[in-house]
Amino acid sequence: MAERISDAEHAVMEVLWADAPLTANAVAERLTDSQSWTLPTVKTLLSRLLAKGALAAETEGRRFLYRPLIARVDYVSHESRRLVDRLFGGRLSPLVAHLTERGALTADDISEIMVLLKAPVGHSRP
Amino acid sequence: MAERISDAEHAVMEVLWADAPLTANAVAERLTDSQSWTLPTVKTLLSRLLAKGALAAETEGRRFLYRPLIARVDYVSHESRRLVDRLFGGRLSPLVAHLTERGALTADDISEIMVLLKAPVGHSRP
DNA sequence: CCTTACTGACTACGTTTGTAATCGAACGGA
DNA sequence: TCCGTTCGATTACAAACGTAGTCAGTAAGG
Repeated sequence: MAERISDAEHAVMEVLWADAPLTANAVAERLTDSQSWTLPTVKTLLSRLLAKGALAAETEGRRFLYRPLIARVDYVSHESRRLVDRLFGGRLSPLVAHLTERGALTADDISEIMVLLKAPVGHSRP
Repeated sequence: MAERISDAEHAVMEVLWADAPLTANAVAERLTDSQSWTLPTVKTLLSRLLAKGALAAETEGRRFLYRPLIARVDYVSHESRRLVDRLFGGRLSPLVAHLTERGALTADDISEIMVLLKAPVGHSRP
């Protein structure tokens, strides 16, 4: 399995998940909106992600085109599970219970989730 | 606001959330089940948590009795929000959607959550 | 060709984290 | 009273992280 992706690295991954492949410069450009990193910083993060096997780089001329090697959905799954395991004993319902108690859910959230849960998770209907 | 609590520190907090106040030794004992830390390690973590203001220590004779200063529910809220913000744009429903898609929910989870969501919440949305 | 601008690589450095040894003070038993 | 045990405090140190500067190669333009 992949090594842990740090917060800063995650920001870089998000850019590449949104649009890949990209050069280091392109990544840095899209990051300056959210972060205030210099180009060298972004390049370091890209190198580390490359070393971790989270990215692949295909050389285009003199520069690199970076692209994610791990899917966002996998990363998200992994992180979600990590949190749920760590804080809620692996069960999702305590999370939802917690959020409802805390009033962190809007009415829209609730209806959306209800719809999702009614969707065919298990099939085989009579 | 509290400084960030690391993973190792979190394990210590869990012990104290389960049962407080405790001496350093008592904490270490309960941790050896899950972690394989030596006493000095646990003491370091306790000190750091103390420095971060996450714990209070009331001196009992020659030793300390540690107790949490931050509530577990607050920590959990904070961490949950952090994850949901970071990975799901602040919305919970995508998390649920994600988990259902991934088949990460048992039937029991689903019915429990349905019950929870039917409880009166009622909020306005942006 | 020769210079320049751009690119990845390498280096740097302070902080946080994980993990632990050691030290000095104090308490308790002999 | 003296010593060993027991605490917390101090110190240590490597790895990871956040952030960034410098270097060397090379493609492109003149």
